[in-house]
Amino acid sequence: MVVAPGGAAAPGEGGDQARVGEVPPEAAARGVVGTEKAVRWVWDDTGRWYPRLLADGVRVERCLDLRLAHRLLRGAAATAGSRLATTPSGPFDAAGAAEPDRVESLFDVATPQERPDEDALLAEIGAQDEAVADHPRLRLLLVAESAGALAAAEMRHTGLPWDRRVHDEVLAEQLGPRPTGDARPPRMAELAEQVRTELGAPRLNPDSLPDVLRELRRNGLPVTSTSKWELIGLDHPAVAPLLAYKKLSRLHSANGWAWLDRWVPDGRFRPEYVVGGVVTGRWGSSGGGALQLPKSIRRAVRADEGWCLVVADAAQLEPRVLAGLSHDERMAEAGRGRDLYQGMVDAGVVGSRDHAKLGMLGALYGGTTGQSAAVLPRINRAFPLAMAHVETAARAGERGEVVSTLLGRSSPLPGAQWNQVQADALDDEAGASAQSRARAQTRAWGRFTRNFVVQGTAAEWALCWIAEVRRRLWALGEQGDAGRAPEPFARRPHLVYFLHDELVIHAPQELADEVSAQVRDAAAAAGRLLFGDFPVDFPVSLASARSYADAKD
DNA sequence: GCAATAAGCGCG
DNA sequence: AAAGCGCGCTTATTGC
Repeated sequence: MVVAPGGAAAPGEGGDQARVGEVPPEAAARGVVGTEKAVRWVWDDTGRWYPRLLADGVRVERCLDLRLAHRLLRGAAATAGSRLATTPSGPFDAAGAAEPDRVESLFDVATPQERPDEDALLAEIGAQDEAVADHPRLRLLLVAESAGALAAAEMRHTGLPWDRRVHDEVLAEQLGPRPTGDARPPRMAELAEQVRTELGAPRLNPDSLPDVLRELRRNGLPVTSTSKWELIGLDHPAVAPLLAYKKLSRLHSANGWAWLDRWVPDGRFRPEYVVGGVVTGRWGSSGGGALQLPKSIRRAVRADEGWCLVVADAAQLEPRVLAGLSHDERMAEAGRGRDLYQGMVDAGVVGSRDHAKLGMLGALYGGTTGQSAAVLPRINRAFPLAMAHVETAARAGERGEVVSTLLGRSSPLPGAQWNQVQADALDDEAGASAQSRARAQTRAWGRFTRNFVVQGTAAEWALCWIAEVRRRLWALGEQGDAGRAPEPFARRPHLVYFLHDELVIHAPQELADEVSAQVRDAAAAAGRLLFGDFPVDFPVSLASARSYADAKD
């Protein structure tokens, strides 16, 4: 029995009684944690406790995050009738600790987060246990999500190794030298001037969308917005510099010098991952745009001296997940031991890899137009089970019903406004516009639920993958005393980045091959965990290099 | 003068 | 050529 500081004791695998108590971090650091394999720490919020433990050099092997679990179970169709889901909202419905160490200011309007006391913790454990008693897959989801929370905290703790000098080089190459103050970087200033000249608008601010649109139209260009796709292909000398300006402007504002100073002060980028932050169960992020790092600056992600980055990408994850979900053996076969899209070409489903990809995305997203829709009938014929699966989800959504992922995360119900629009369309007085609005909205929700089951189950696969990788990496480093406080990861390979279907591991150079093998095996293990004996492959593309960009391409 | 919103674009 | 899903972030503009 081990207790979390201010949290609850773990109900051991053997079903011991849970107990609550306090363990000062120093005691934990002396070896309470991580040495007893069977221990699962149970606490209200990983983001609240784990950063402090990590700071004290303590690595936690397993946990149950009651807040994450609570939210999942409250929303899951399978546990809708449980005591947990039907009682009024309590402390576990509060938002997580966004900034665990933040000092609450006197002027905070929001009420301070309500902390569950010991009785509440025990009651919550009991209620959750009761809710999932007959739902082993939900139980798996809870521990997978909790493992994800541990990984997220650890990645923030160690940070993504970032070379400020390389980042500055990339910026200087594209934007010119860093300007002083608020001035536009040289290259942007030149392009702005070109745009003004070509449009005959000497005072135009290219950052003002309405002004740019007005000047484009004044020059006879038939555009309705200033978006890239409307501009591409227009025959006018202002278009090229304008597009170039927008590109640089994006880089400068989103990942320029200001970003670098703010988010990478010390050679490590430490984003906050928001586990389960997306409705589908994907992770979100907060601060620094961690999940939108443009490819052009990934050169700056560089391993320490003597270390490398192992970059792993789950190939065609979502189609493979759909094959597993729907038990579509022909689809699984197309992806066995090869690129799934190429497999579709080989099987004669489509004529080219591009068509395969386009059509598959249309199937997953509910595309109804263009080339994507044109390919759909062929996919429908080749993989009827897969298509039926997403179609069923879409129809359920159109009826306003809930759909669920493989492990049991459920989609939200459409909001009050959705119902209102539907009701309005049924009114005797309803006009054609009200009806078409309702129809469009119906289809939109169907596209959402269609994608939900696939994206959500893919997120579950990824959680299992990351949990398994995390476990194996730790085991890899077990020789010697490398894992002792004060810095558990200083001499071990460790996760540093996660992007939906992609992992980056910072590893000692000599372990690169071993790490790669473990990551690959972990993907296979995740597949078995979700889909059992159903023969669907989850191949991983792997590369190691000093820089993220080099490993990717 | 400040907060909310929209447009646009980066990622999967 | 984007479209069809899910996000976060910045800037300018709109609304109060």
